[in-house]
Amino acid sequence: MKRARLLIFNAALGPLDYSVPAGMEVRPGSVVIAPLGPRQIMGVVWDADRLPGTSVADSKLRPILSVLPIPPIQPQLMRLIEWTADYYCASMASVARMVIASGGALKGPATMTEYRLSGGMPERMTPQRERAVGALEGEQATIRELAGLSGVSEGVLRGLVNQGVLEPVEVDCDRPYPRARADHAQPKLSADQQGAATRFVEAVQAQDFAPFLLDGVTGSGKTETYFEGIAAALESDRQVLVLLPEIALTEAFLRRFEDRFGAAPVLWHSSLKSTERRRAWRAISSGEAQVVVGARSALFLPYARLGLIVVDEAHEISFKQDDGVRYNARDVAVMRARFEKIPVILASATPALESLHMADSGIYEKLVLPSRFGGAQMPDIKTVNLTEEKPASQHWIAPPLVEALKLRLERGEQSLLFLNRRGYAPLTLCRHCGFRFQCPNCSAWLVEHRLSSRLACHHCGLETAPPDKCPECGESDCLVACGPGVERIADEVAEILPDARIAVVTSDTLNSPEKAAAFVQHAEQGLIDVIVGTQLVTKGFHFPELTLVGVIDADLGLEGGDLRAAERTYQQVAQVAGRAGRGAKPGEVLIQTRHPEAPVIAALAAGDRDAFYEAETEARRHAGAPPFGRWAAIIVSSEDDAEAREAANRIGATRPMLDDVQVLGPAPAPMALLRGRYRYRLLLNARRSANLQDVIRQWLSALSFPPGVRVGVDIDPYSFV
DNA sequence: GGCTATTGGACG
DNA sequence: GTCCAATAGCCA
Repeated sequence: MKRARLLIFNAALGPLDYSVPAGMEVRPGSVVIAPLGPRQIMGVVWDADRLPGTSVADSKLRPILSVLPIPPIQPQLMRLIEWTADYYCASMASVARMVIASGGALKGPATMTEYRLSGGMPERMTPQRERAVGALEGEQATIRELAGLSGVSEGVLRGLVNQGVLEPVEVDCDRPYPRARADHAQPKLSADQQGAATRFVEAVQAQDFAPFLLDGVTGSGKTETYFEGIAAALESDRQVLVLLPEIALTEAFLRRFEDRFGAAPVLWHSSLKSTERRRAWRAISSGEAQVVVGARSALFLPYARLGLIVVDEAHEISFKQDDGVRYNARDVAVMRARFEKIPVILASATPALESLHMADSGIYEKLVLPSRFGGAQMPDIKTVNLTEEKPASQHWIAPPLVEALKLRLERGEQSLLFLNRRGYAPLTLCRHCGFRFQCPNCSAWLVEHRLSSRLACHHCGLETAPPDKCPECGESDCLVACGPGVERIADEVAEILPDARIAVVTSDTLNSPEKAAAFVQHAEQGLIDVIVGTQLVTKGFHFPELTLVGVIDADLGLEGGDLRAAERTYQQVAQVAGRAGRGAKPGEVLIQTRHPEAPVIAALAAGDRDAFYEAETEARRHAGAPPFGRWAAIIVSSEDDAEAREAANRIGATRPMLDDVQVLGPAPAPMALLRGRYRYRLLLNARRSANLQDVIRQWLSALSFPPGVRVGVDIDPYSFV
């Protein structure tokens, strides 16, 4: 009898053995359906020696029911699943799920029915129908998706279908994507760019593992450079994956890509509709999708012939996934390239210290673009000392920045103000009794959003209408906004420059590709004078008329004791500064700070990147932080505070006594309450000699916890929330 | 004794 | 994860 060991897509179920019915073709990587008790489950056939499980007698085996009609998972991807689960102390099941997360790509018909407005009106209009018709202008999707988009029930929409208001459209689920062509447009590259591009082309043609760090200042044209690597992959019919940190701002990228290759790439991100997801997944797994641009989840997809991975803005912390499997897409990308035996390019103007260290150790090949493309100069950077140049009371823009803004408006140039705080004010309190609006589910204040007139929690998504009376003392007209958010800065700009056209750019205002595109277009056409934005504006944008960047509060990121606070501040400010003076006109950057002498700020003002990296390297070496040592966190959470604390204490009490692993805590996590769960945290600091993952696995496997208590492991944590 | 809530093992 | 049977807890 033929046996097959299955990895079940469910962490609670260990590997299970099945028999393979006569005539059924399976091999490692085949995705199959198998019976489990009265149910059916999905699993992947795995090499039994790589997936230890208890063997049972032949007589107990039940037969596999069917093999799904998709290509088997390739061995190199199976190795990546094993490595990721092992490295991040996660279950192989949860990693494997990311490979197959496909929105019904695995089965089902080749065509489906979508609906769109026909232009007609129903005989009888109801409020629900009116709402649906209003919301679905220009949309085409399945009934279920339209119901989600419009906020009415599927029943209402079916009624509209019967009335002919919505008309059916038969769609081929797997219709092919337009083809990108390597020779669509000829690139114009500088000598530096050409040198790096040649290395990428050679590496792609060599079809072997080759990690690159593309280290180029903002505006140096990194994208055009790695496009030549993409072109080489297209010519040899190999697929390319481009990982971007923020899928909300792919607009500019897509346009540049289309200009160079004559067709849009395939997009992959979490908010794809299920039909788009299915189409993309099938194209990726069949090899038809040539270039995939995606957020970190695109990394685990089953590419048929991957030939190159690019991680753009590789320093971005959003590559670190912080729920589910806590992996860093930048690091997993390098491992995937290794298993696939292909090149990987990490591109950044402000590389993570870890990446620079790998390059300096000779493990990554470093390619440097030292100057801006087309002769543009790096901007002139100055600090504004807020302890001397004080803004007016309840204002946050200091006089020098006010003057600079006025000058830009007079000249018809654009300005950008950066503050990494969404909303109007981060805290609202009652002047009468001191009451502060706090989220009931999280250890966080509710942030006032005036544009949407809401009080919102940025951690759990709770939103309430702002009351006019204090909920504590009942006094009216006593609620005051404390501190600035971007909306408040925008109000202040409107006060200073009444005629300026101002755009607030945050994830709240740019929450769809259409809005992102509209913003880019308006900015490029000169319809915006001042952009006020969060970290969303620090990357990717290229506005030639933008000559002034103001950083409202450079000290913000340095508070809170985060291990990477200095590096993150450096990166954010350097990136946003890089938006200035990208065209013919020189740029100016004003950094508002109360600590102009702080090493990070001083290095930024002096434009001395090396000084910052050297100081930070020494600090890390001293602290045993990456890349010289390693960190990990164990996070215990429960809806019941006492239960979570008890579990954390039990973990703490059984801590291993080792020379090369130091355990700190347990202590309440910085966000002690998050989405209704109480959280405690232990921090581990290990020397490189320690096998940190093995230590953690052995430690935790000896303990058991009550249901409702979750114990998560975060290897190489970024967010110390 | 009979009912419900909780726990633990099987599921291949 | 989900089901089911054994067990514990509770009342009459």
